[in-house]
Amino acid sequence: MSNLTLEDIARRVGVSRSTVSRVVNNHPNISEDVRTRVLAAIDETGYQPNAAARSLASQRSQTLGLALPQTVSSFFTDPYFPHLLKGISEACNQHDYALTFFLITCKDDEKKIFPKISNKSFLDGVLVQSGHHGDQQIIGHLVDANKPLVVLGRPFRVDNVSFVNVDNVKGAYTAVSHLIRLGRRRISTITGPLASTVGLDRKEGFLMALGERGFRKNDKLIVEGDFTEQGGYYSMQTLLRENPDAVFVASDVMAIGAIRAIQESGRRVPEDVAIVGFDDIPLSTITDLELTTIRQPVIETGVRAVEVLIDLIENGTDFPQHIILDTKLVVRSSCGSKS
Amino acid sequence: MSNLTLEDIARRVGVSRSTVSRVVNNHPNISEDVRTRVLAAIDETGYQPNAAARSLASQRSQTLGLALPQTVSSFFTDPYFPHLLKGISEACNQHDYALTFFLITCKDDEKKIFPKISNKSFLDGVLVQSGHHGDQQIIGHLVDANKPLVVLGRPFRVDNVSFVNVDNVKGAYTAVSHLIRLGRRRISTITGPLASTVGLDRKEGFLMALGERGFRKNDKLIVEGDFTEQGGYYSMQTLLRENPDAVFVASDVMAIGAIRAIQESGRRVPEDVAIVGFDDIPLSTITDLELTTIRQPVIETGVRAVEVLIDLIENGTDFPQHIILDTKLVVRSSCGSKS
DNA sequence: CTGAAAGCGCTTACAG
DNA sequence: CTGAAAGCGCTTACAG
Repeated sequence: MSNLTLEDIARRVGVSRSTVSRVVNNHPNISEDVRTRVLAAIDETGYQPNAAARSLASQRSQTLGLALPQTVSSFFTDPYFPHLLKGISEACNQHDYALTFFLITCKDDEKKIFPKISNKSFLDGVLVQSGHHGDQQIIGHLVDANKPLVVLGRPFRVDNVSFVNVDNVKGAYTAVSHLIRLGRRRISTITGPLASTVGLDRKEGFLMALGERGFRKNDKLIVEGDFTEQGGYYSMQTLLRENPDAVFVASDVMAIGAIRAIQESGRRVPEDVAIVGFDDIPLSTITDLELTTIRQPVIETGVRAVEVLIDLIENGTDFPQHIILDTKLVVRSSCGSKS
Repeated sequence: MSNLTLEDIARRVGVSRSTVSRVVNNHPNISEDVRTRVLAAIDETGYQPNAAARSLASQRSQTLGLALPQTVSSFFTDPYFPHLLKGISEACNQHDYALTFFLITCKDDEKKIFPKISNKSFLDGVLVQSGHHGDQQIIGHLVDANKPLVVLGRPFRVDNVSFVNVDNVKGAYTAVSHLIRLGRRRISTITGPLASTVGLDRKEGFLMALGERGFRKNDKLIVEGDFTEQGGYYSMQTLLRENPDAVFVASDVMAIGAIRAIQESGRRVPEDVAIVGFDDIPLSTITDLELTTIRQPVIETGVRAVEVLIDLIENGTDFPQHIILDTKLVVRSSCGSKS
């Protein structure tokens, strides 16, 4: 079906190819009569414009790239990614762009993917999930290629790059302030990977909240995690040696592991150890405990990133846009208070 | 960078456009001398072929589509999907195809996506994750459009459609046989969604193993799950009223929930209730319990699907190929025996 | 082994 | 509001 061309439709309706093209592309200034007849012919025949011809003539591919440098194992276990993908995919669909997906696993992948991704005619713009040092290369590459680009997350180097991020510092700050307000005094944290900006930013918020309230910094109450449940479990075991009365865990998935470690050690949540997570992604309820957490708008992050990117493409906005989305404290039972 | 055309390279080297094209496309019968000089020029200039022009002339887009009808909430919580995506993405990269991603969330999406997906010039072929009744429509659509198609999973109607699937019946059969061999007598199951072929097939394997050993079918020992941890938890609570001494859970994620329910009820795994899962995807270890499970080759499923699809596209193999991958019983501690 | 030329199916000034 | 025509940048028989 549909080896039809514009020409075929034109002949059928008795107008020129140009006119059919204008109808297809919703140009103004077409007589109602002609428009109707062309549309009818398209409908009857099932005509579909040839995408390649269109791109070639218009110099637009109407497709966006998404590059996921798979620097992290949490890609397979954290619901963050599917949610992000959903937001991106929906927004693309909404705006009539297609989405081309690149999972960058190894150096070999890069060699094949880099040229594709920066190819002028192939993608109108690209989204890069980032926040690791290792990702700087691909970002640099794209910037050099002068390709419209929006980073998901905060890149290490921010100059000249647009990004959409969540306010991680403030989110963590809010979480820890909540614990302080509830009277906790030995507040610990399981961070994200400290090679990533997410990890660093949430740690910074943690330190900021404590510092402001005159807590002395205690490195033994800070353990680096990796955004996996296992990681949360082991990190918590380490922390428990220091007898914390609270823990801010930089992701809900890790919080599940942390809770397991706490309970196995014979301590109770929240009585002995209060816990706040980060994400608020639908998770298993652990026993009858519900997790207090920082909600971040993951789907919206994806949607906004697509919108910014399309704006860059279509309106040529050339100064970098930095969008920081807000988070929200969601109080449940894992801190022992509903206030 | 790279608004260069073939013509530019040709002029630079002093050959014709055709010759440069042949070098770029690795055609045989090019003198070594010319090839070297052309390659050098390409290297120096950073020339990249225009993808749209290429597609238009060759009638090939070198891109595959992946459609995920998101009929299931498990998309967000089951590591199955990221693994599948990884396999697909790697294979595409390997074979120099790009991958375009479609998440079909609602009817509205379909209206926009269907035409794109069947557009002759846009995708050379498409992969559809399937197994739900609801997916028949998109498959039918693609078959009508005569588009090279490979289904991931077993579609409800198999005629004329190629697919790559895992031997779910046999996998489940093996799991349950293992439980029988260990002397369990009240063997229950939490199935997958019974609107899906995965769910149905694994249930069939369960029934087959029991039937063969002369067990009477007991509907109370069969509860439908939904592939989520929560679902596993609640389904198990229902099953526990029947006092099973074993349970075959149709996914590892649900098994986590089931174990939680069992332990909360004061029973022990494996002493009181033995449990076998399905997937063998890296999961949190639950306490010090390790899950006996059926390993299925998820990444390989993705890889094979891509390979079959590319074969359909490039070699025009037109009889449907049905590939069934084998599973493997992985014995750990959740059944109480290492034998 | 190489080149000239037609053709892929659109878009888009330009002219009217 | 509509059409004729140039042009987007490749591939690929065809001829030599």
